Amino acid sequence: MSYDPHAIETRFQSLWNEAGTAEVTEDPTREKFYCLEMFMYPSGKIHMGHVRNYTIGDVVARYQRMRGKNVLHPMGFDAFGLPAENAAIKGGAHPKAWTEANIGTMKQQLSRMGFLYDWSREVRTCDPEYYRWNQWFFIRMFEKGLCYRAKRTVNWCPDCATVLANEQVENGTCWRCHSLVALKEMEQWFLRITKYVQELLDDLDGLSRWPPEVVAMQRNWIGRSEGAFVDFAAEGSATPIRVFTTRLDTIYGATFLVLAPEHPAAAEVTTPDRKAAVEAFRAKVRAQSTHDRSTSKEKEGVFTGAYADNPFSGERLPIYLANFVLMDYGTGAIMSVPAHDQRDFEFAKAYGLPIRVVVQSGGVVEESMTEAVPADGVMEASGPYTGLPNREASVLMAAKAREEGFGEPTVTFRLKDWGISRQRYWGTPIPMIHCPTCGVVPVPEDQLPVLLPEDVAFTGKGESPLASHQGFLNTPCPKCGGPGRRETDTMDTFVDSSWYFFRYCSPKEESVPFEGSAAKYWTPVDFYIGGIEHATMHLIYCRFFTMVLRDLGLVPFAEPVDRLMCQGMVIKDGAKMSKSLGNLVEPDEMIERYGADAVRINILFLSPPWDQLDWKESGAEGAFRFLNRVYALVEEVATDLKGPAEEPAGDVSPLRRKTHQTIAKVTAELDQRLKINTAIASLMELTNAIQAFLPAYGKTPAERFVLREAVGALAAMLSPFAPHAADAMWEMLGQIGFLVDGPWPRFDAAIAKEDEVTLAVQVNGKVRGQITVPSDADAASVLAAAKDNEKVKAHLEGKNVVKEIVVPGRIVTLVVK
RNA sequence: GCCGAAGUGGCGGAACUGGCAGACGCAGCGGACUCAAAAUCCGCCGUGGGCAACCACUUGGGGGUUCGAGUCCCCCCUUCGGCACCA
Repeated sequence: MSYDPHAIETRFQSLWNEAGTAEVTEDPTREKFYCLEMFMYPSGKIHMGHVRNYTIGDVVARYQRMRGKNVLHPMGFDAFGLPAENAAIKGGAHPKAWTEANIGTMKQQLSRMGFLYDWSREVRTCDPEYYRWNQWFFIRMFEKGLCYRAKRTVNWCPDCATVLANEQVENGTCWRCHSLVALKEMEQWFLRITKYVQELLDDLDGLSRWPPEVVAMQRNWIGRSEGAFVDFAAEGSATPIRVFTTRLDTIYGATFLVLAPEHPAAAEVTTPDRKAAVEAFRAKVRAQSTHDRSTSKEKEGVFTGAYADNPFSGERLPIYLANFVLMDYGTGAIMSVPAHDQRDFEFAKAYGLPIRVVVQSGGVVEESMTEAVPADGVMEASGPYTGLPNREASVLMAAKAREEGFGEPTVTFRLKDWGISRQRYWGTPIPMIHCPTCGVVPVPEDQLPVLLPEDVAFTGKGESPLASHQGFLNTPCPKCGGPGRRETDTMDTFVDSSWYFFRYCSPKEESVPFEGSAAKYWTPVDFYIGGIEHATMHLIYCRFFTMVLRDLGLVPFAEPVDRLMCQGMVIKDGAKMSKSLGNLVEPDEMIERYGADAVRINILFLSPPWDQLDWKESGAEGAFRFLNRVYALVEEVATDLKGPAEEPAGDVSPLRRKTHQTIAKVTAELDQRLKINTAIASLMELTNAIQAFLPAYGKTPAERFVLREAVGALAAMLSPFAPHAADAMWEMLGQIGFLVDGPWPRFDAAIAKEDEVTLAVQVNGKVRGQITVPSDADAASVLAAAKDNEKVKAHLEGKNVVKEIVVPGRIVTLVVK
């Protein structure tokens, strides 16, 4: 019988299923391992990116399990979201039916890959028993002031007809449909992630097992900036105008103030004669899309006619509005120091405003400046601070501002509160009731979940379908009993995914979001794998949520994930796989052609898990050939291996050494680095070594022992990567049970150790000869052997050896003159 | 512009903390088996020179540290990713 992947795979998949192999329960006597992959959006069918992500996870889960750990390896579906609703608008099925059908297809595809998931723990976020806890968290957060309603300028996607979080705007376009995002004033629900911003930042230092680029992206996204607030008394304004600056030292060089066009004080300070011009400018900016505003770097502004006083110098500074000042960063107002800030410089040049150097970094003269000079230097033209190094002056000036009460040192962040209102149907209803007398009132806990009604019409126009559903809309106020109106917005689906990994611990729990002792046993997640595209979205939100859960007393830690890996993208012919490019590779077709095991091996072997992977069909053929070769080999020797065997004494044979070396190598790789491609390469080497051994195999009990050990270890180590083929081989070898139940083969360092090593001998940095010495030879005898080598001798002729270096097991270097 | 990752044969990639660059595979070439093909097996396979043993060169480019650099340091180039008028 030759290797028939389909027969083997379907047979073992059903055997694993029948045996309930994947199902696990808490067992305090065993060490746990929580292996998690980002759950799936049920878009229709799986793609190669999923296959890669989940194959890596499956390798880790199976390996840890073979090592004897109690491994939680669940899968679920991020089942709420826009595509389901868009499908309904296009005249398709109801979002619920569409979603369920897709889940059915995708689950089957996952099973065909041989992924060992505990499906008894499956979580679907569109299930009322799941999203009721979103609502429960929402209310808890509302009670703790972590959730609030505010009118804000928000990002509005006209195509999706909904609001987007800052994180969901890419280059001024919608992250899903890429239409231009507009700004709109709306009442929105916000989660106060900014309350945790410092902790989110500080904890990054402890995430040593996260990819550094993800940590860097989060740090960048959080955008901590130290500086100071300074208040400028302004004509026409009762309250002073507060600016944020990181360069307080340059305040004597401020020659004007600039407010964001939307700044609330703008209208107030504007003098009557400037009103028309100011209004025209504000209208113009308002009409611009976010995209236009952020891409046009042209500095434009308008004078308000008003002036403010520099609290340090007493100087009167004109107040402008300008497009380059953003309302949602700092205070929405700045002091402009054209000599030391490039944007201010450009604006000053365009509007003929003065430029004054106050930090001298060497030869800077106003008249000849072509750009701003942000460098450090010595203070000049800065009153009492003149002559000081600017950094020192900055500290003194901040202290002075605080003393005098017109400012203070401060820290600002780029991260904003998380707007979670979505004007869509297919999501978690926000559990709030608007009452004309009591205001906004949470739905009482015993009335959760607020169910999403199913009988709605999908027009795709204007408001969410919920807004016109009378049965949903009208409800009595829980406080006064009077007529109330339900909130019709639903939650951002990133709320769903912020805590799903806790739910897996006790998915059927009905009284709390997750059961305490189960969560205590399984969490935090030991190993998490997913795409890097979630670096500043999901991976920040889930950290934030975990901090909230901690403060609610639900978990004892703040960081949900110990080790994170982001798998690289799967591309084809150098380009991202996409339908429009016509370079999609369908996992099902590949399984059909080569079997799931070969697909798994190919995707694992082609590059390290975190690198980009260019899908090569020839690679799948190679993987198939490899499995075929191993299978045929096991088949060939299986009967003989049942004969008498006896552990050899004395010298270790090369095959035996190779076997133990390979176990050591693969074990180390799976325990630590996870450079899975090299682990597979060493299994290929072991296969080659076994094949090389066979022609001289004399069938003595000692030789049989060595061969059996080699073949058994090979089958076992193949199991995480190609589980079906490995189990089939295990069976041929007369073994009972599944490899995933372990044990993982053990190695003996003494056997793995080479007793002789070949060293290169360098003379003046060039390899001149090779010597073979016992691996435990001392430096003196190694040197003697090196100098005795004929080829080396020729290069030592008539020269003096001035330096001798022996690197044990590596190299000998002689330096001669 | 700022931050991050990376540049190694025809290709994917390997090389642990500085120690024989190119493991393993793909493609290619030659051979065996076959009437033939596929599959399979064996051999060759960085570049240049030489019949040869061997010699020289080679990890994006240039400098440096070192007995020794793909690996460490400085400068530059290229590609990819993130952020981007962030005050």
